[in-house]
Amino acid sequence: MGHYLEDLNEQQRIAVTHIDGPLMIIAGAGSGKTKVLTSRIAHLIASGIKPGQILALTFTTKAAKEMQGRIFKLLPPTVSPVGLFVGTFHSIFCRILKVEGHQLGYPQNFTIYDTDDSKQVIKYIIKELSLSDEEYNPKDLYSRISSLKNMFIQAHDYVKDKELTKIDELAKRPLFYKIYQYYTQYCFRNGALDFDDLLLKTYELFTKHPACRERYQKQFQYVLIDEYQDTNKIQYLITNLIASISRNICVVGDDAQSIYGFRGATIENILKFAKDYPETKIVKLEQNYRSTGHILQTANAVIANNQSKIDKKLWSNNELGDKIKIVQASNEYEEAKIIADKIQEQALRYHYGFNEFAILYRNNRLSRSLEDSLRHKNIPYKIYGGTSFYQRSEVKDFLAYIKFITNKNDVVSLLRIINYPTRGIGLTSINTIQAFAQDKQIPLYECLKMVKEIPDIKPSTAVTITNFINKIDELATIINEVNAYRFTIAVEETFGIAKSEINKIEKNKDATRYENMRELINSTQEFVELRSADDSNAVGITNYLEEVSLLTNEDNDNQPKPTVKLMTIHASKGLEFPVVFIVGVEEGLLPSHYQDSDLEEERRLFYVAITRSKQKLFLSFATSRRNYSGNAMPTLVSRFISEIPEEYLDKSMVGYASSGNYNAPNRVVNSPKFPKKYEPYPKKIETKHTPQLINTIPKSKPIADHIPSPNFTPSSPQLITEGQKIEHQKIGYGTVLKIENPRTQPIALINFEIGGEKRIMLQYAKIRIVQ
DNA sequence: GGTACAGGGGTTTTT
DNA sequence: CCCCTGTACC
Repeated sequence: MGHYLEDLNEQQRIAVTHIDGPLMIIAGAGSGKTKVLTSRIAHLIASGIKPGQILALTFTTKAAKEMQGRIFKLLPPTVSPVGLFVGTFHSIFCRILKVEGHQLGYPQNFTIYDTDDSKQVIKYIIKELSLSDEEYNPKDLYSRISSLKNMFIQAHDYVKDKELTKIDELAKRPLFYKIYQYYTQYCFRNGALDFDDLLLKTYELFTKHPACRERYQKQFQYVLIDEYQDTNKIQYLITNLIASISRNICVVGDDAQSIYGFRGATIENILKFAKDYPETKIVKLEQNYRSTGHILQTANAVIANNQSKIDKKLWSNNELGDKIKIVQASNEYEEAKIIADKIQEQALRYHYGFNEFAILYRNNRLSRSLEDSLRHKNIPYKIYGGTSFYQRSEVKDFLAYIKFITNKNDVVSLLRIINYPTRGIGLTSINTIQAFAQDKQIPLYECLKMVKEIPDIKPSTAVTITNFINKIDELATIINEVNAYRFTIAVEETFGIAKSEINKIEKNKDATRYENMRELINSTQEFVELRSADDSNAVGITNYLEEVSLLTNEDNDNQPKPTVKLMTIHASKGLEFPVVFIVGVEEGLLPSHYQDSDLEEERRLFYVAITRSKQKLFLSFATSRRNYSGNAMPTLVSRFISEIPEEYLDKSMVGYASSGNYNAPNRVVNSPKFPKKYEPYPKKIETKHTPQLINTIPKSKPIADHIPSPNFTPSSPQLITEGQKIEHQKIGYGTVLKIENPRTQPIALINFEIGGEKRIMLQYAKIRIVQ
């Protein structure tokens, strides 16, 4: 025991060994924050505190998992961390509400609505109130409701507050109060909680039921909160409530890295912590172990321009290292090309692996040109972000079945599946039944059960609906009898959801919907296997749902291939890379000119981006960039660059472009007279046949009259990899561009010489590897 | 009920 | 420019 104290610096050791009383750790970028947090938990346990008395809260599942893993490693094998509460705010409070929610009138099997579901609810309400969705825009309404909830202003409080209602009157939505009320009722009646409710209702539970609150106050003697600068008001309220008796609350954060103000995080929480707890011990972790001197000094110089901050200065024993390279390009394609060239050069000259590079941008749109240039140079890359697996519509379609069977009050899921796959229950019938339900004040599901008694419903439709409901009810009886995988299989066998997608593949040549559904089924199997390995009995579909509803990230990060990583600056927080490129460092982009974005937050964003880098940092900008309408517009270099002292900068690549080394692929593009867009880089064409020949053949027409070569013997699907030349028995020659879903049901994206790109399911196709 | 095309709108993102 | 939504039509 105690080995975890050995490689800590003085400040880190103070933080780790502090046991009782409030503690605030101001942890600069790269100062060993997670190490301190996990070591402190290990230390608490080693000091005799029971794991079950410790509550550690994070924002992301990723952070929670990492913490769990690291704590486990720190503990001696004789000590078990079982019972330790490490998780996201949402998952921990979800668990509490599963047990205690009945006191607020929620069923034990409540459904969790994600952002899409919530917006759907709002859409229904707008329709019901016959409002126009121009003035009452669902997206805006959702974010308004969400931010109110995050400030702990519920519908009944909102109505009473003149200042708040005035805001919405001025925003030309005087009926907002009604929407908020209806929304609250709708969710409640559906037995559903949205993401914000998981926090809000936990707080309400604790304020309304003192006995319940006291139990948790007693249980959680030690509360730890990661990324405290990102907490919003409701999170602040709950954690303070839980810790108000023990006063053993430890928060870790860095005000300089607060970049989520736009979604309700308030930097105030960290700034006023010491006022809330006058006896707070404050520890500042200022030694940076990550970056070289120039990078660190640059970061310090930039952040010094912010007014509101906690005083601290990062320092390091690391060498000064390279200066920060400023790259100027004339447009985004040139910028992308320079970066791709630099990556290649750095990789060759300094033996960096491709996984040691990251390209960061403010805005997802900027990834496009980078993607093109990397592909052009055959540099492997992966773009992080975008819609995650569980948000895909087909996955949600499938999950809606499971959600509805679990909770039959969930109208959102019901309406999603009632005619999917199409079974002849059209909009007219649905509207009639809904009107009936509304009129008679009977839950929609009950109406479906008595559909025969509803006037204006055709007998044949009634039969279809009854069949549907019977199948649902039948499945509901086995929910707790079988594991998640068996249950999912049963749902698929009953309704043929994924199966219904197979027919569409032929038509659309797009198997992704089917694929993702298969993947979902596989994931339930994985879930069961994983949990069984942990000796857990929680392998049912409700357990699976709970996990999946709160897990929106695809953390399939175990990439076999080293890749350059492309992501937004927001997504890069908490990560580090040897070589970092920050692109689009221009006015309007970084800092963003969007509406009322906060300049100091933009600067913190730039600060976060800089401090991701360990050894080399490139800041690039283009003097002209295309806007949404495709027109090249002149740009200005970001003011943030001028905040960096000249002596840290290497400007040898400024004006580099105009020296003629980097010609844009097409210079005519600036002219608006050429509406037809150029291809950034010509697509590679395999030249076995002459291009002319290809051009004479209509592209869309499927070519099935290829005569296989005399030595045609199909290769095993496992042997087919990216980049190979292959011969398809029916389609002909082509190059494998990509293998999708290599683990489950591999599909190859093949660029055929005749017929172009096609997706081929390898397990069925007869394909011979040519080379 | 599914497709095809017009029109609109378009930061950052976790749960 | 690109993607998503809604509507008109088959």
